Amino acid sequence: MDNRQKILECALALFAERGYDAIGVQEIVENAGVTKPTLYHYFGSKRGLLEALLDRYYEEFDHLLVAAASYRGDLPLTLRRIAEVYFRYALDHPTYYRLQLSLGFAPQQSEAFQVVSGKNERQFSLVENVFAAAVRDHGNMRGRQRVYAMTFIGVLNACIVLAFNGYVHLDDRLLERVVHQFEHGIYS
Amino acid sequence: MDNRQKILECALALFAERGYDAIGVQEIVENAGVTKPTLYHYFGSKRGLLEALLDRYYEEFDHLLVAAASYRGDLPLTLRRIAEVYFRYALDHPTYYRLQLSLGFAPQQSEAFQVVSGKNERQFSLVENVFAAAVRDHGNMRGRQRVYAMTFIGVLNACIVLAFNGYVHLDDRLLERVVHQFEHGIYS
DNA sequence: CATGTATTATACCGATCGGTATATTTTTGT
DNA sequence: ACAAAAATATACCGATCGGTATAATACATG
Repeated sequence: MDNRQKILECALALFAERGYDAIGVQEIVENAGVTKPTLYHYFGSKRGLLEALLDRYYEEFDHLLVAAASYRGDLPLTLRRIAEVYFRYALDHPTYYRLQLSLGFAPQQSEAFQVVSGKNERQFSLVENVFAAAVRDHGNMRGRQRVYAMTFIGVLNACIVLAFNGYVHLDDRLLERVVHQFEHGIYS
Repeated sequence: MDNRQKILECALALFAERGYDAIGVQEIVENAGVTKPTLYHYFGSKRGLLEALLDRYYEEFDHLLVAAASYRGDLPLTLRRIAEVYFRYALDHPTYYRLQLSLGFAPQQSEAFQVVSGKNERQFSLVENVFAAAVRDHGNMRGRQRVYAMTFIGVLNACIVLAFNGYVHLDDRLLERVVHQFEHGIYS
């Protein structure tokens, strides 16, 4: 693997484990077995490194989410597909997903949040558009797309956090259960 | 107001705005109009300052949550009361709640997360116990307390984040709607 | 082989990091 | 009033921060 990749991987692991602000550039290059000028040659700055890191992983996630979030009249199916994307990505790239989660809730004026906020907004609007489209077929949902989208993502992330802490498994059973719960509530 | 309080208030504002790791002790004392030895006299360390900060605000939140989370056979009522506590606290202490939110999703090995993790777990178990107790009256909920508790908190925090970004108001209407949604799903 | 470009290392920059030794002021208890 | 204790300031510590000037190396292309 080339040095650029090594730096990205080490930075991902360290940022996800201890946080962007707590990790120094020196520690990244030591772990990657290179020196600082190499890092600055490829990424220009610590912020540029974070941007490259997020771009690389988010692109794939976004593609999957776009494909899953195409509403064609079957909301339960669409929600299941979206949940699949989230669960699958958290399973396949747990370190990255941990980082994305922590950055998504980082303070708004922090450098790390500013780097990730655009991606969060895009993610949110993709899900929101599903509910906005579904309103046409479910009249009594009108005007609630934002809350639906945000709470749906919140429910999925709640499951993912539980899974990261070893309390549940992100399998099909949980997915069906939690999407059903979101659609029909907790009593059935 | 005494210097101890001034330091706590300035630290809260700065930590919530830009993050614990991104704020230096120097910036805190400058904002508070004191010097570093004063801060270290009262709090011993930067970490001690964060602990004192979280203790002070979480204690009140915990009291409210304990009172709200006493399940006595009426789950809809209990959930509404819990949601009221979250919404009220986010409204009354928005800066603190922003900080608590960001720390709750911070990387697990970060200093800030370690300081707050115990409070998060306690918060979670208070809500989990409600669902555990409700299982006796709602047989078909068995074995799902953890997911119910985590997703319920996730839904509430999703609303609070939406409110912080100006998309919704944390009023009684939203509270009723979102608790109803959690209980009965999105179609009714 | 020659030459330009991309890559990497050594050694350093000023600034800031969390924290403190020492001394002085302010407050408190008697 | 006076002594002890609490509170605060000045000035500093070594370490680390993000970043870079310079030079050497590797590499691709003619």
